[in-house]
Amino acid sequence: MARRGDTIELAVLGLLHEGPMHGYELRKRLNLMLGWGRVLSYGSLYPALKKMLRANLITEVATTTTPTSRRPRIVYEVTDAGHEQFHRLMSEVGPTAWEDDNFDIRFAFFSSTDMEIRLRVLEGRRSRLQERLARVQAELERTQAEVDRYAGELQRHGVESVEREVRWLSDLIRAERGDDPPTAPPSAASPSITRHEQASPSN
Amino acid sequence: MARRGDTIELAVLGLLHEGPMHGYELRKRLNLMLGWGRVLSYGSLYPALKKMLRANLITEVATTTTPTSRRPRIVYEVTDAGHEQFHRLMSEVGPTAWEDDNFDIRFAFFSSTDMEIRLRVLEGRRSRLQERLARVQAELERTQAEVDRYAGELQRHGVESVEREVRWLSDLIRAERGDDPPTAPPSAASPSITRHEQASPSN
DNA sequence: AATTTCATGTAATTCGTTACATGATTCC
DNA sequence: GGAATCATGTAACGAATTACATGAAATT
Repeated sequence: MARRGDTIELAVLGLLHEGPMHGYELRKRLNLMLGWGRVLSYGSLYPALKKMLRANLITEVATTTTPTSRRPRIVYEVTDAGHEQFHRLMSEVGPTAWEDDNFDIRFAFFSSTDMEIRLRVLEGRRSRLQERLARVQAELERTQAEVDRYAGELQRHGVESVEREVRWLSDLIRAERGDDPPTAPPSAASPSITRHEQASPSN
Repeated sequence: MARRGDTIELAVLGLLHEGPMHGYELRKRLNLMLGWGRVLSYGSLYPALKKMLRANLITEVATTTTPTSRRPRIVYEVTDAGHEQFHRLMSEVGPTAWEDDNFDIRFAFFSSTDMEIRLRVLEGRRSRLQERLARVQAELERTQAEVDRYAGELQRHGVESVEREVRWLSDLIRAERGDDPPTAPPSAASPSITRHEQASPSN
């Protein structure tokens, strides 16, 4: 089962899925990709790579060759076992916390999976968000007038944000079920997958 | 300076600001308050309380008596030094990461501070979000057409969410400077009443 | 000439969780 | 009588950060 810390592993496997890469570049790509969260440090990345080597998920690709005798970079490649592990981590339904924490990473690598998995991940997240929403709203109702002004405003904003994300997910799910060819329409940049104007409740 | 782990400390001090409380209740309140993130475990809370006791930020309030000789609960109260520390943590401008991680907690305790601090915290967060926004958008422009379909959609949604939060913060800042209630647009629950006096034991 | 970026790594530390241990009390 | 909740704690472990250490190549 996926442990809390398989996050880096998933990210590395996902990136190497695109092609061989060395540590430094992996870090750069990762920090751009997850521009929002924290940056990944070398102290996390390199040990993780070593661990993955030992676990035979990745292999070193000989990289002596450099134009002007540059410092030898260690280029990694994903193994068959690594591919397997990648797909396992992408599709696994395990402890909620892990799936929530890694939703963004999974989403970012959606192109490397098939629709079945994508739908499962999207729907899984949506239902967890809805569940949380229900809990919080029940709580809000219970403690109605008693809440502090600012705490209440925070709660309100949180609910709204989650509701927005639920709508976003619903749009994505609809798009995924509708037209979906993996060979996407060539315009990848500006046009978003869908637009949402008003709340279509839940489903 | 505030360290990463002063999060629990801030939360505990903030709650005890409302009145004395024991560990179990602190945990419950905290888990409701931060309904979104992870739940706080006893393994974090109790050691933290001990540490704060040693640091003289809180004191035990004798709690011998209970109706039917219940297990003695250890009720804590914030000291003068604790009050000081609370205000320091609420207003501190330090490493960005800490302030971002603890924005919600700070916000939730806004009623216990004054407007000057509130404005500083709100504006600080807004400017950090705007900075991040600028960086990401510059990055989006640089790698224009090259992005993956899903990675791009994720980026887009992220940008939109942050823009929404910036607007939210701007509304709050305006309300704070003017004198309107933070809930300017008629959207959610009833006008909240700012009352938090009673230290109701959950017994 | 100096600084930034490239490139890889290790050691110490911090923060927090899970699992374990214990026992009283209230609700059904 | 049994389950859930109240109530406090400890030990082992996990994941990731910071700081340290090193050095070459490219840029200004």
